[in-house]
Amino acid sequence: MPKAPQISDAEWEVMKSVWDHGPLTAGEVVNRLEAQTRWRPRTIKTLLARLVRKGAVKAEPLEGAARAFQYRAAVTREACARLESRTFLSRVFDGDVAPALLHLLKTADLSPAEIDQLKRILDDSARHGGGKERKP
Amino acid sequence: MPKAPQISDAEWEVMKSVWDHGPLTAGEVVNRLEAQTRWRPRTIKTLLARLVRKGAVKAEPLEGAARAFQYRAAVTREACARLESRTFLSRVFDGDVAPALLHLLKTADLSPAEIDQLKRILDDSARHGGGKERKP
DNA sequence: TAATATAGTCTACACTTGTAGTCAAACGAG
DNA sequence: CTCGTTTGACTACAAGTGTAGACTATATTA
Repeated sequence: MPKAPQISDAEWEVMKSVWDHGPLTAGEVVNRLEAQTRWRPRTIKTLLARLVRKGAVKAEPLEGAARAFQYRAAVTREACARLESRTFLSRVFDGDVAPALLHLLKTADLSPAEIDQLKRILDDSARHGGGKERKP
Repeated sequence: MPKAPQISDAEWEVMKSVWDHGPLTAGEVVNRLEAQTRWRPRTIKTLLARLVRKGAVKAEPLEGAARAFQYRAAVTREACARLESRTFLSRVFDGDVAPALLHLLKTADLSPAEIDQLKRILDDSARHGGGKERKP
């Protein structure tokens, strides 16, 4: 998978459809998004086209039909999330994860189950040797 | 303090100067940012002016000088961080904090001290009754 | 006082983003 | 085979951003 490009807010909605529901035709993307947003079909097509231009989704010709394509994610959701996270962190917290986590934790309304889950992850990353002082 | 407006990437840099170093004159803002960025003074003035227009900083006349202002943050860093966090969360994680924290935790390289700190906060929020099931 | 450096206001311009219209080729209905 | 529909391509346009030049009023300095 190539590197994740910058994906805008509206484009993220389109990407979520494509990530969550496999390769889709333009019509299917339109149907899904018309249901959850107020966008006109043209709008959705434009977003799709921009994502293709950016290399975030790939358009592959459908066999049978000559004029129709199928759209498939060309970057993973994880890669995009990482990029967004980095942007967010460096913009707001100068790239320091810890203060960001503190902020999110303080303002988040977590259920006990979620708190437990996070604690397990923390224990885990503590056991695997919290990274900061690994070799440079 | 009024509600935080949308603040762009470049504007955040300006805001950080203003937040961290009290009220500053335009010249002082320019000096600080010229040091850490490659921006020409005009660019910095434009950003400052936009922030004033958005209500993120206030320009108060300096006594003595008639034509000079002092710039002071009109919104707290916390409010802006909250807004950015919400935007980030809803864009990437559909607003769910827990998966976002998981993602950040997994990709973050935390020191044991930071892990400890986070665990204390988790314990704390567990004790205060993790919010999710408080009264509707 | 005249020249200059500064601060603030206006204007500019290309690129992205949100939101869509138009057009032409091709497919499906009748 | 002709007509409407669907798909994709090109075009549009206002708001926001990054980046800055020009002009103006003022303050400072020689």
